[in-house]
Amino acid sequence: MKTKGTGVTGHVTGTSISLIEKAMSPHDSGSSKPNPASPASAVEIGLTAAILAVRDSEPMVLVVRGAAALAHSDALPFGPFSPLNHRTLDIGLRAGVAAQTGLELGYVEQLYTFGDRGRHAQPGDTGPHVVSIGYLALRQCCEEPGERNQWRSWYDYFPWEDRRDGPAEVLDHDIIPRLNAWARAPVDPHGPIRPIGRAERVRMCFGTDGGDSPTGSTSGSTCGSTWDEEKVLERYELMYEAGLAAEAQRDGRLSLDAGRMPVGAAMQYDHRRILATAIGRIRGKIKYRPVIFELLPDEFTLYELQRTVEAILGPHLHKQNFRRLVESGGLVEPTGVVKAATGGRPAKMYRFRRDVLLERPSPGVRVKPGRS
Amino acid sequence: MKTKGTGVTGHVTGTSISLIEKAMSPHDSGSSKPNPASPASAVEIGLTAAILAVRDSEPMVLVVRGAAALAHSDALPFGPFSPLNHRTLDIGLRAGVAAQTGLELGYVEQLYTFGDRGRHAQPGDTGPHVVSIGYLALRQCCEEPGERNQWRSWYDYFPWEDRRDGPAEVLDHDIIPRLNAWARAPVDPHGPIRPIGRAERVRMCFGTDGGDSPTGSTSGSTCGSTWDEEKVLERYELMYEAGLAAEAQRDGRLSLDAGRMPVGAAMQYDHRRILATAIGRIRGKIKYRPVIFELLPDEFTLYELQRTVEAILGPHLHKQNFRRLVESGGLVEPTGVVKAATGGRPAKMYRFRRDVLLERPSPGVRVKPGRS
DNA sequence: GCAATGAATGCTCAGCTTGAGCATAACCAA
DNA sequence: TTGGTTATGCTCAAGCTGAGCATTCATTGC
Repeated sequence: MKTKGTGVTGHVTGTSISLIEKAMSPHDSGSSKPNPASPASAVEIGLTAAILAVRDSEPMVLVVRGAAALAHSDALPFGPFSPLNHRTLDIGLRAGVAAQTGLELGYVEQLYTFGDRGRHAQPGDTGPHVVSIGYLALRQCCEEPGERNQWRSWYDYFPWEDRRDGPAEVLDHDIIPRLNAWARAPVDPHGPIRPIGRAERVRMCFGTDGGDSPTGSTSGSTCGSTWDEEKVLERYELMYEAGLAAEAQRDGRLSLDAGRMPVGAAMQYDHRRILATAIGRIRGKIKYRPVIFELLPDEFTLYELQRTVEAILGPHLHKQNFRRLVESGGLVEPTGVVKAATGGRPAKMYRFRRDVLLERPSPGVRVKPGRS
Repeated sequence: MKTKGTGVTGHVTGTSISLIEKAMSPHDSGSSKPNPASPASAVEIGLTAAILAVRDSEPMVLVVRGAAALAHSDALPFGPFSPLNHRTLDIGLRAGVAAQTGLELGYVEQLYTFGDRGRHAQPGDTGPHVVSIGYLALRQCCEEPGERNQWRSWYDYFPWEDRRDGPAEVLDHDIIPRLNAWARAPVDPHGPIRPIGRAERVRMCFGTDGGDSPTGSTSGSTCGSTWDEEKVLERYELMYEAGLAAEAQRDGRLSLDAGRMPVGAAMQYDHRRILATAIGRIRGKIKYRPVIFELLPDEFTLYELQRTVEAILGPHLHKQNFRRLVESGGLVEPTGVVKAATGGRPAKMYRFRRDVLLERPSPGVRVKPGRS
């Protein structure tokens, strides 16, 4: 009744409150700590960074290639948080990434803290419970990282998110049918309460208008016009639940779809979930904060700016209107230089007006989807 | 150079990378855990809920009144996260709140994870490092909570955020002058690198156009028209740093302003910081998600809806345009009932169309400030 | 009972923004 | 030189927004 369908957290009822109940009252003892004697048990905090960049209009993420015996999939740079060594989470993250990849991060933003039991697992896992804090980091260029690190396209991990040439084929041919089959399957009555039906969730996440469901009225079979490019995490979570993500099988989830091929490259731990969060976040944020310039070189043409935005958001933008918005928005200023060798008329170079960060609202690149 | 002024995390350089460097590489051993033998040391995770409601057009938060000897200030409901008892953070939070207050939460949303050393302190503190995860919860009504729990107005803790009758007096009379004095004071050269000047931060957070600074050109002394109601956390953090928040003195921060009276009621631990995050979040979110209805009774008049929005956002809205937006937005539907005793013509009652949550974009209450 | 009051609600209108298309400019390659 | 390609300028209609005027309808004071 008070449940809300959107958002990451759902509505869960009936949690058993056990012996720790008393310990949870913070004022019981004279101690000023919330719970010195609590059974908080072994908790480890993992800091994980989704480091994003755009190279040649391709959105990239820095990954640590799977090397160990158990690790055939990639990971994001990460490390445990050690409060003895680092005063803040932010500092700990930067130090961990620097140690692991040699990169000094610039723009960093916390994304979300994941603590689900089982989602951080590896096969045969036992050990302390890991709560992982995901971060988004942006870089202007992708210099080659050393050793086991590598830049890979986002869309290797989320092929269904790539809509630069229209909806990805894998969506219609593979994902949507399998999700619809999952939505029609009987729900485990012992599972958590799902206030919103599976079919509804599929429709909301993927913009299908009923799909091949028998109750579908307008028999449009393919993805409609209601794809929300920011719902990256919601879509991934749905695929995880439905067993289309390899991580679901690794985590020991039974799935009706267990025998079929997973979609997209998997990652270790909960890193694909964190990457999905990062992509969703940046897709939303460039619309209202000027973060896109963290991904661009210091000087760029308006079309390069547009291409970068499109690499992140997906659909193509109306060129003339895009430059009108950007220029009138006061985010950029011409440098006076022109860049030849664009294949046509030379383009004026622009730079980001850093001082807009000191202005009040500090807007983003207002973008509206167009056609061309 | 790559620094960004906005956002919570700043740009910190020169962090020393010590002996844990090697341990941070996750693929060293055959173990699948990130770091079984790491010096991750004692970390405890605290779950803290800012439970918000609106009663009689007054925005309220549920607090645990200070009772213990050391605790003269209020706290938010909170408890440690115990992974042995709770499968997810969300479940742990709900259980902790239920144990402490008796409330079953409905809408819950994770806010941010704070891990700064020292910010969670109480006087004479020693103990494990606490990383606290803040949550936002919304409730439709404020039934009286038992015992030590109490609903209090947000603005008891953040009087400067109350702009329902124009900018708060305490801003002009107290806060802005003291912040400007702090901005002019020499900066500790041993402190962290501040890529953006104090005066700029004051101006950006509080919308002053120079204030009483000697470099101010347009000598407008009071808060200008550029108050961003979502920057609640930024403003509080600035006041904390400047020593206007009592917590800063409790945490052992030296401050030029130490002798003066703090502004607003303090809270224990980092709870005022979490509450600031919650207020900023909901102020932003009602604009693009229909969360406002989590705070309203099932049936309401359009003016009650407007009053609730205004209680959260502050400035008054143009009545006619507000109802035009709400009605045309399709978020509500009339129930057919009219409510008399409004002091004038009876008002039609409306209810939230819950099925808009199943529609694609699920918009918020689009609001633009008006005058009346 | 009557009039003033205070809300609720309906309607209009000018100005701005947005979506989209046409037209032109400037360089490259054949 | 002729296309081809990209950059860039300009126009226009439709819709949205901010703001004000006007009307309806209970309550309250006389």
